Amino acid sequence: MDSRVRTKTKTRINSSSNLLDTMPSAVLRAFLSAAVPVTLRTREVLFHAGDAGSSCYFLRSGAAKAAVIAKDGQERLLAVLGPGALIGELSLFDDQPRSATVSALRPCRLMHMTKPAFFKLADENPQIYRQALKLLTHRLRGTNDSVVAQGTVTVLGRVARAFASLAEGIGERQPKGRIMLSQRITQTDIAGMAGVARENANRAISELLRNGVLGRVKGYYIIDKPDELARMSEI
Amino acid sequence: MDSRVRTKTKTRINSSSNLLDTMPSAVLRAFLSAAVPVTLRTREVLFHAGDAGSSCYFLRSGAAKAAVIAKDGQERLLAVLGPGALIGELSLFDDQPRSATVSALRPCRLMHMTKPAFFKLADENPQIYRQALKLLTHRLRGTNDSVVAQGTVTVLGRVARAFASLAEGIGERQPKGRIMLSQRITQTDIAGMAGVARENANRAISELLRNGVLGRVKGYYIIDKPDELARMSEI
DNA sequence: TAAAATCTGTGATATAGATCACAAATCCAA
DNA sequence: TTGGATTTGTGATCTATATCACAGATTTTA
Repeated sequence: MDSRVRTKTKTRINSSSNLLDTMPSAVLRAFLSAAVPVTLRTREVLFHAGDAGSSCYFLRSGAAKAAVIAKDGQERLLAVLGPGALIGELSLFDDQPRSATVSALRPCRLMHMTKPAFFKLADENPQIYRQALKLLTHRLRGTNDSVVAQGTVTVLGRVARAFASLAEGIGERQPKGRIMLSQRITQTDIAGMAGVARENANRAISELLRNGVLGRVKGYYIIDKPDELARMSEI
Repeated sequence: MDSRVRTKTKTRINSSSNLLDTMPSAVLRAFLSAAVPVTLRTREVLFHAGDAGSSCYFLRSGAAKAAVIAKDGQERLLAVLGPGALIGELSLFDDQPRSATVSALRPCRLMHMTKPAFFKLADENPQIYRQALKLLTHRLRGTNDSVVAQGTVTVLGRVARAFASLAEGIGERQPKGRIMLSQRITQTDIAGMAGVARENANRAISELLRNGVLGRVKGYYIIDKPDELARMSEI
């Protein structure tokens, strides 16, 4: 395997939410050679909700967040994205404006790909279409669940869901089945993912720490009981 | 044009949420000849959430709803589907169990297509892949909006959103820009779409009727001021 | 067409979670 | 390393919406 196009899979959690992991390496190579590198500094914005634009990005390293600001000024986080994430693909497929603002939580390295390049490649490798459909399907199941959870699940459950989602985006497997979140995340961001007030996110996190589902070392959260977290996240 | 494969577009609202409307008629014909007809009686269930199954359906006539039952017994409606809707496609793309229960609101005629048939056709007509991506993208934008709305928009706004969504699924254009919902919908269903208590959905609907955004003739709702409804639905 | 079932409408009350108001702890930049 | 900025933690309200409890209207069915 060519190490220049190899993506780390050792610690990755988010297999089915990833476009490239399952690609044959020839396709992968073609893919990356049709894209150009981009970097972002911490807090730098890749694009804003409402921007025109029909290209997409792959996150190769770092971490980013996708958020929308509601009319009342509240920031709602749709996802925290880690290495391997496909970003901005919605506008690629329907030519509508960006639906969310994407910005870097850490310095990021991305690959930028234009719409024509993407579709040329996909027409040559229908595998890419199938994998893209799978990826959107995975997202759609997730957002469908979120919609239901938002109306039926309590604050504690929604905060648990936020951690489960963070594990998918930036989780790294640790010994004994534990999952470490590889980026520092503020409780304000967690509140933004769970759709709850920051103060109440704090109280829920305290409870998760108290009953050992969650741990924290030096500002990094660790999911100590992923199964218990999943159980709490059920809708 | 062959009338057997023509789909009505005169009154249709949901153009971009439709897989077949933009297809060349040859593709359309191939599509329908690879599928077999199915019918449903009112209240009959097409499949339940959790069922295995990797085929999909097209709704040719009638109306259906996609819903999930939360742990607390609440029914949350994800969509009300009208003619032209693609149903069950998520399991087609990722082989996971059905994520929602789909049942008929009215007698329905559907076309059933197996997974191999779909992918054979799509490999021969990449156009199908692109349209499917567009359709999932459209859904994803919608559910993303719902997630944000659920946390930031008031009951009145969410009920307005429910009507906007109904207009997409089963709306028919009327003279003077009005949109009629072509099926009888109970307030319990609207509450299920908006994620609010039925009693509060009732109060919100009363207000929409009072200020003329909505009208009702013989149990059928009519959106008299679609622009005003859209404005109220903003997030 | 009468009875049963299902919907609609509306007040009164309860409550989960938002908002407010801080203090303490951490982080980070000069 | 120190001082400002940010983040965390926690009580005390406040409020939007759920829940409860019905009565009347409408629709379905027998």
